[in-house]
Amino acid sequence: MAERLNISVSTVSRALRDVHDINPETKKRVLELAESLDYQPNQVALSLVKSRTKTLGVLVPSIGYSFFTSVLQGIESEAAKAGYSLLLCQSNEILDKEKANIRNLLRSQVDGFIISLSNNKNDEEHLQKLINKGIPTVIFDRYSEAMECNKVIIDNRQASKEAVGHLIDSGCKRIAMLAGPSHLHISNERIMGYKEALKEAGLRFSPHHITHCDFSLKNVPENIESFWKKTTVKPDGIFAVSDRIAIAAINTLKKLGIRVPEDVAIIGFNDDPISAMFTPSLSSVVQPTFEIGQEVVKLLLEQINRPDHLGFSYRTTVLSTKLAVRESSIRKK
Amino acid sequence: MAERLNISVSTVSRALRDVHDINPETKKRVLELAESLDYQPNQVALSLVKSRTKTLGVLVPSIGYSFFTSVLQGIESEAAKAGYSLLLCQSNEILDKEKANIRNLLRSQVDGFIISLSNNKNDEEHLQKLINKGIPTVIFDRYSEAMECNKVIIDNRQASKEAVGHLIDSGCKRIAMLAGPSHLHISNERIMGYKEALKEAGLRFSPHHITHCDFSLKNVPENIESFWKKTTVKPDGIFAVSDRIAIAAINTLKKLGIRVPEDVAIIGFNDDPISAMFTPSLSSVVQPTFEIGQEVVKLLLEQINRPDHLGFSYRTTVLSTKLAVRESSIRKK
DNA sequence: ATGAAAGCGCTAACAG
DNA sequence: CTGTTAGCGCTTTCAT
Repeated sequence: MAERLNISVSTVSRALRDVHDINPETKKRVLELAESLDYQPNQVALSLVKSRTKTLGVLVPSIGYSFFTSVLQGIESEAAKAGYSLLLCQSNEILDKEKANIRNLLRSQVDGFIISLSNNKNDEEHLQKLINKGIPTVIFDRYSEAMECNKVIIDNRQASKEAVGHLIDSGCKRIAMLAGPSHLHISNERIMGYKEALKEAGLRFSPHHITHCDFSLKNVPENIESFWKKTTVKPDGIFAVSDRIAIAAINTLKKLGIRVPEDVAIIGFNDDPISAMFTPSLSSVVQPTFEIGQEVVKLLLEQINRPDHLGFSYRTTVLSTKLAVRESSIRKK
Repeated sequence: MAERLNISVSTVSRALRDVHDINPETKKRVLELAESLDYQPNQVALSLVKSRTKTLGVLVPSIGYSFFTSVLQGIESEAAKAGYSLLLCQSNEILDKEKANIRNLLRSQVDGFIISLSNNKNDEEHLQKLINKGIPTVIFDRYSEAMECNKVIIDNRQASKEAVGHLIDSGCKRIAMLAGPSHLHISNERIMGYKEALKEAGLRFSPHHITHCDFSLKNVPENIESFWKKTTVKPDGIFAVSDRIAIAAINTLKKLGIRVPEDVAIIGFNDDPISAMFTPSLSSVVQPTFEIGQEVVKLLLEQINRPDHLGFSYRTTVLSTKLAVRESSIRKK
């Protein structure tokens, strides 16, 4: 340490932080020495003293999904603004990894958690425990109804309804849905929106027209192919719960000799960067990803900055989506 | 702390870590209490004591580029295996952000740095300073020749040569290059490979056939359009330094009424997920992204684990690339 | 087998 | 304006 200028540590500390009363002369000397030594205060010691690390833990299923990458950019941007660092983890959709990651982040004393659930069975005990500890946490995208905590989400039901409504407007009468994993709440919400849209248009809902797909695309082409072959009443419209799934569907249908959008109109979800460039360009539900990330951090910091995180009532921010209408959903009449 | 079982902290510490001689009886009691309290050791205090944080700092230009996302997955996977956490930063190609991020990571006492350079002017003083401090660092992808440190890279020259060679095999005689920012070393290497390939095939190199593009795609469509219009000898082949640039090129050319690959064959770089799905599907140089990430971490940990990081000689790992030949580069004879 | 004490690098009272 | 002291939560000698 830099008290080779025969002054005490506290004086140095004060000089560095430009606090309290301090002799401009000594301050200058300290600053100069610090400069010449390229001194950087030890954040670890600081964290220990203040018991806050200025670090946020981020846990997502996979940074490989463009949706999460994009949200992550919003998170990064907003966190950096506030001087927070990001400890990043992936669960790879594996529950044990999710738990282990949370444990690690807990040990690292992160000031807050940002989490999107892995698509595993409805095991949220570890999360609820985390929240009950009083540690500021925001869940986004993949959430659970039951969990009492801050959330930043979109109106999945409404978004789906609009997407399906658009297919209906486009002339579709038999709309199938490539839904997400059935134990994920957002999957069910999207299914509800789908059903509502059908109902309002006076179209019949058939359970045979729903099949569940994994976001990771595991077995998805096979699923779609067997789904298509099994269906007696062939759909003329498909609503897919992600663009990646929608594209897998288009490619599979192409193989089967089905044309998009002539035979089947398709709309996806997430507005993946691929979608606008794909042929046919893929219509999609656009989520405000960057903004989601920003909102998540804002909400989290709000809770963190409450003294003792007390008097903070959980909030749910619902952001709005819009439709990107492209070729895949427009049927030539 | 859990010495409400009237034993000393040191005993608890020993029990938790299962070390030294310890009474199995007391150990059991401690472990039970820890369990019931859901106790997690404070990593911050631990870091302070051991002066190592088990954390790696990762600094990339943008997690939005699929290349970096993909490398990041390799990094994450390998780091997690070794029990390391990741502190993630983006420079957004801005030098000041890069410097600020490094300063923050330094303060956070990360055990090692993983860096890919922002595409700014050749200002590497801050990096060299970092390395000279003796802090384990690995640079990947965007590196600089001058810098003495660990590197994980590909043979850009060779990869480009193969890509251009492939265009030549495909019948191209007048090959243009959409190069990267001129102050980036990898850009120049790729240009060298391009020139070599031309030379070996006995084709003339014309400086008018090179134009520099920004990886961020800023102004890229405009650049390409004016480049195309200005060129008197129209190219029949294009080698682009990234797939995103290649796709921007295809779209721009399409607008101008040029067909790919009939009029111009195109090959890109990075094998972006989009490329295989694009129409025409885009040929590309495939980098082993995940493996790059893994190698980076392995190399970094090797240095970290040397006592005092001494006796460690910098190493450069060169990974091999391959060509993904698709529609965009195959000209119907 | 366990306890006591020192110390990691820093800040925050409390004296002077 | 500056120095002294204690303490953040833990590990690590050194005693006992």
